[in-house]
Amino acid sequence: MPFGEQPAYLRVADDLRRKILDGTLPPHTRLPSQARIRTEYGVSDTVALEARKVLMAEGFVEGRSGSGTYVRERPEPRRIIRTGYHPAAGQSTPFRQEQGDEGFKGTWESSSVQATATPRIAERLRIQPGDRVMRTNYLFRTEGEPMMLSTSWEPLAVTGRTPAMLPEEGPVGGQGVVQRMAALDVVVDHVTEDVGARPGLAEETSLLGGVPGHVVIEIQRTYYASGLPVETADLVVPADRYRVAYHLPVK
Amino acid sequence: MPFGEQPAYLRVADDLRRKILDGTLPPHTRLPSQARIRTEYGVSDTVALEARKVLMAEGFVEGRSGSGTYVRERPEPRRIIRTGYHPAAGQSTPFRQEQGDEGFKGTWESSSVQATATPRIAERLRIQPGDRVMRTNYLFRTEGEPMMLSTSWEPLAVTGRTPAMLPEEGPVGGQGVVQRMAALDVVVDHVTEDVGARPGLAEETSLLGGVPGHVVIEIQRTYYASGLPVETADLVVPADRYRVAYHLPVK
DNA sequence: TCGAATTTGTGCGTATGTATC
DNA sequence: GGATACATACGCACAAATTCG
Repeated sequence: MPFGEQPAYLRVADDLRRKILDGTLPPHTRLPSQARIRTEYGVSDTVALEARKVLMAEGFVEGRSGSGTYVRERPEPRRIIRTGYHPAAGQSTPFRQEQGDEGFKGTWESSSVQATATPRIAERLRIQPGDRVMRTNYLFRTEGEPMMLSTSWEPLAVTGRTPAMLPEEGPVGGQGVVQRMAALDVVVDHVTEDVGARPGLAEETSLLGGVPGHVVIEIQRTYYASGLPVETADLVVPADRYRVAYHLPVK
Repeated sequence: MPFGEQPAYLRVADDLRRKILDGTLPPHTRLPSQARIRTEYGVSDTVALEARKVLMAEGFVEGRSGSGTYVRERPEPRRIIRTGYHPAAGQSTPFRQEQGDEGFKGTWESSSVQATATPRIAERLRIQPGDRVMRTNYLFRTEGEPMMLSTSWEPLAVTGRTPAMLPEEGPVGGQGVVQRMAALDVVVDHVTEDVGARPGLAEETSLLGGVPGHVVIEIQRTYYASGLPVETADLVVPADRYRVAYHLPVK
């Protein structure tokens, strides 16, 4: 490779990526086969293979052994609005409110069990490892489609022996926590959301309708009342279908 | 490859991965060279190469040309705090403020060019496609390590023919959007951050010290003044090393 | 049902360029 | 400069899966 040029396999990958992005190669169409890439671009078999591997790693295409390499569908991600800040009603704002709190419409399934806090959960809830907690698993759907997995933990020291002990009673997902806590005279006043991303585990992607390795967004959310954690949760959403929107005041 | 066996390169990768995970090969140590792998495992050069590539794609090791392949440190992901909400000083809070706005310490490189707004950027800035904008590319580093890529767009209608036209030059260079706009009597009052995740492109991951396919977090950030966008940016951070923390008031 | 052609995925041997020590 | 190591590149072979006549 002469100085200053990029490797041949990246040059080929760039050209194929461009054709995918500009619509020359729309979703579900077949990429040129490795043999055709070799002749069309005048490169070796190895270069054609490496170029396909780059596009596969980037998620643009998937290979089907014996059949071909196909352009993957890339749906426009929907927004999940995760913010406590709302401008006053009636005020003109640039934010499309019609999308609403999509995360909290639709249906869900849940199941709760009592458990003891793991060290990680204990740290997030500022309790001792081994303390009793209520653990609840959720699967949220919008329009029937799986959208978000959630596991939440609440210290039984807060909700135990109260009508709010079981989270699935009443509305769910953030507002649910706030309102259930309010019924206990616990005023939830702020929340932290810690956003990360990683390849999805097989269990997660199968529940969310994907394949292992698809990227997921993971949010560690903790609600606080007067500086004390009252609930923490791990939210997992498929990154190819959703984005997470925050709307914040400055200063 | 006989039935029921896995490919040779995966067998080699599994063994090396095990040695990394059980501490036989601690961080910063060098993997056996490709030539040594070939002889130690009795495989071909290609198999040794593919095995190294698997571990690189998984983020366990990184290759340094001419030197060796080294076990990467896999630290707990650091937090990038992305919030305008700060509790009053002196008040007891559960948030570790010592981590500060890590994203904006360290060093960076940038380059600005004038360009015309693409339809997507025009929509984000609420201007017309083709309108003039100032586009600036950044590469942020912390402690010398690449940490975040950023591309920002500002309408020239806002900053044109003012000392703040070039984000990194003039009396307010490098001080951030809010301060630079304040110098123009433009009061930035809120911001939206739209968080997504996807496999990184080859270009991005090479700049960030990874390989194509490594998961990146992408934040589309837009600053508003009186309801009008004054700057929008795409931030790209490697998801295996960073998380993004939001701290929000409830209600 | 069979078989031929195509395609991906895996594997091998070799060569060359370039970075590092 | 020399030795070592990674990165790229070429050409080939074969197995498994798929497609299609």
